[in-house]
Amino acid sequence: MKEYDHKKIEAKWQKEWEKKEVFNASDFSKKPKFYGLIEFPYPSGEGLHVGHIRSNTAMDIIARKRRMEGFNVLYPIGWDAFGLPTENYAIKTGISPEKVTKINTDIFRRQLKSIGFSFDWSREVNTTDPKYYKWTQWLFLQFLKHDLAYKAKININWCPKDKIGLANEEVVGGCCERCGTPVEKREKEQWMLRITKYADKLDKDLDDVDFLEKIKLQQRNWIGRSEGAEIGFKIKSSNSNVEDEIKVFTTRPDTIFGATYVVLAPENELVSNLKSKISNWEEVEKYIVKAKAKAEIERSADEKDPSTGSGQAKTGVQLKGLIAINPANNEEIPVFIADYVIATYGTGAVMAVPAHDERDFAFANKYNLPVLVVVSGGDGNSAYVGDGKMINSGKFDGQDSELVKKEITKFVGGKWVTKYKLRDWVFSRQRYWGEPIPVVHCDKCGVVPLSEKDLPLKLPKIAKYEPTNSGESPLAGISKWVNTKCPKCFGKAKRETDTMPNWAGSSWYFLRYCDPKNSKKFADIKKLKYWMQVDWYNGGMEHTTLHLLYSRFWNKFLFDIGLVPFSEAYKKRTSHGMILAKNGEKMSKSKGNVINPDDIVKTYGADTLRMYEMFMGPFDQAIAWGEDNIIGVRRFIERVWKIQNKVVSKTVFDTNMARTVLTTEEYKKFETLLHKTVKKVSDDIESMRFNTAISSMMILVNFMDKIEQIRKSDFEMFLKVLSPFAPHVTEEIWAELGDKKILSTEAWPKADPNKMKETEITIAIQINGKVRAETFITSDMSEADIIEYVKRLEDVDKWIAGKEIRKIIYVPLKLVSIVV
RNA sequence: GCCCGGAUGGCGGAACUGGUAUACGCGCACGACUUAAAAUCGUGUCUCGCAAGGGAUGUGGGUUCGAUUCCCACUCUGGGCACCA
Repeated sequence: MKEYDHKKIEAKWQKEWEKKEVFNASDFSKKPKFYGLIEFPYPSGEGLHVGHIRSNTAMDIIARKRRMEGFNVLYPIGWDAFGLPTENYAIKTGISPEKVTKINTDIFRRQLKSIGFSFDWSREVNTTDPKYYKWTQWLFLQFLKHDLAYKAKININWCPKDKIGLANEEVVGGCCERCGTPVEKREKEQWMLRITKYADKLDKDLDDVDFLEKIKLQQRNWIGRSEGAEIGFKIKSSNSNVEDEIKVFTTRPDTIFGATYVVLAPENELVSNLKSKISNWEEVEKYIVKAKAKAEIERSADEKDPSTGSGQAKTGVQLKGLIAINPANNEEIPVFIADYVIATYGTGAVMAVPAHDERDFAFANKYNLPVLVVVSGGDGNSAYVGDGKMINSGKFDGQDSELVKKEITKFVGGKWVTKYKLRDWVFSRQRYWGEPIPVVHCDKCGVVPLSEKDLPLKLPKIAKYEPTNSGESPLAGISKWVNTKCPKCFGKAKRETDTMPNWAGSSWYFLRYCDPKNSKKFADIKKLKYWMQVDWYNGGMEHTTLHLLYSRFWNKFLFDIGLVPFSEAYKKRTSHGMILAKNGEKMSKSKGNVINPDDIVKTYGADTLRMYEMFMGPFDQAIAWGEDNIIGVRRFIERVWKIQNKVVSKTVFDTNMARTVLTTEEYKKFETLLHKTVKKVSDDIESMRFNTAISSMMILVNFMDKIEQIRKSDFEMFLKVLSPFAPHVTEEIWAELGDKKILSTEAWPKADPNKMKETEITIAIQINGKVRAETFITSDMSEADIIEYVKRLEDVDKWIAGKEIRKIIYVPLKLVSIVV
């Protein structure tokens, strides 16, 4: 018998598939199309991660199944290659990011090919290729044209020692990741994309897509749509009669009679506007400076209150000299600033109702502010946030709190409004390794976009990749590149030196895959019409609120201006669990716990690695890497390899083979199991339960192991369902059995329901909820027959003899439960 | 602090709508083959008990003829976070 030589077999079929272009998608084919997508990898210096293999194999199995089901499948791959690690590596080593990217993508490509993924390599894209980013720049100009891109002053993280802006990721515990210096906030003008304009659509259209519920929930929470009231609180001050007003936003206007103070965010403009009327300005200013210095994450992460050991330690300062008027009851109440109120949400000010809001309650306790209950139902010891009958609320007393919200808003002269948590997207970076933003600044004409014929605006070659001391990108130092002519008036102008974030290229790559080589357009609309939407997109949960939302936003915008055919980019979205290192930590180069898949491919083979990663646990759950179980999958594949020697053609097949008692009846049992397995594998792939699909195939193989002969057609049926998991070895056996055509293009088998029926079924018998016996029944017995039969069984009789039967429950084909 | 998951043998895990808990795999033990070992194959493997039977799905309650599954409270653990008023 031929040895199972995975190295030879895998290399052979990878070459064969490539030569025959088995996996190339064909535009406009008459077959139904299927577009399966995985998040394209960032080609890091660490090489392919075992986590990539897990998620890519999952979609590969689906893509391969769809192909066998007769679909024209697009399963593309590319490189999301702009980004910080490559740039930081360039700063450290002086090697150009371009070169580093080339080296890394070469490694990734080789590794991915060695696993046997059925990617259409002819459509490979790379976000750092000028032919690609020409269109990223062009798309940015469309945003600019439609007033969805604008400049605004934004606080950024600033390292005063390195004199550069830092990404959130580079801030560790409030300090610069590299030098440990405490990070400051600095105002900088940034390009913004107006994603908030799409907040409503991005939220509502989730109703119509097939995303996992937890993904929808997370996006909804992120967008944070909420309806509430905007209400003005008049301000009185001791040294002025001019009327100012604090606008607050609240979802609980029904509690307004219980508002005993008002709180502004420290950054709220009104605070400085009212400076002249605030008697303790020095104290207030100190607090503002302190609050601004705190990282947002620190402001949001609560510390335990040392006095109570629980709850929230809130800080704030009263704005002395100011008095607000509660419009519901005309009570005079104090005004505070506190950093638990944030400037960017709502109106940057809240009315505080300590009796019915936990944060207000904690704050009121700390500063000894009155707590006035206006909705009954609480116990008085904590904030009651539920609904109930209203009290202490004037003419609203006795009404249901949840029903009067709009009416009470009207009563105090407020407006009913919708607010979103979502903020506009900061779209510029002061970095080198990103798409240059294609505009110039002209003294006469202002911001002038480049024209399409000037795209791509290529990154110039430079010697040093560090940002400049002024916080500008290194591009600012290339005067030859910066100084240019205004495309409008041809006068002197300067180029924008900011680049785009790494999210830019990934916001539309799924569109480029439909038409990756087009030099006239970002993608041809006819091809987009054929391939879009993405039928199934699998990715990590960590991309739910940024990449996934951003790309939905881009697609919606492009739909609105008529450039893409669907408003939603993705029909279906699922997510995978992360693979962690043995100890449960994340794998990373710095921890030295990264697993190199090359070694496993060499020792066990790609088929074993693929199957092992699918078998190790539930696909949607995180799992710690361990190699103890790999051997089990390898043994399984070797067993399948050996079984090919028992395969005989139909005419020679003998159901009465002496050694194995494969009588007609026994064969029927096998046939039933085979068809059940085919059904289970088919179903499990659709619900991404790859681990149980594999275990059911193992059960079938264990059965086949014990039989002397296998009918060829039966074995082939099994090979087909195994092939998406272990494509190389199945392809080889398929050829060994004398089949000329490639297995990957064969038709997916259908399980025959008639052959899955079992004639004899084991049922359990419970007495008072405990299993006491089991017995066989045949499928033609009626319920009454079964119950009578069961009652007469010896094992049952000893439990029920002489007792009164109170109840008998029959669960079809499962059990009989007798209560005595 | 908030939100979303998870907790089942020695280990990874299975049990799909409440219906025989521990499938499948690893490991381990014993046996066969072998001069021997590896590989392979076979048998066994939650726990207490001689048995009848009892106890086990993180902990404590509840609903039910019946709960890994549903409800309440809690512990531990993974992930996310923008105190969202």
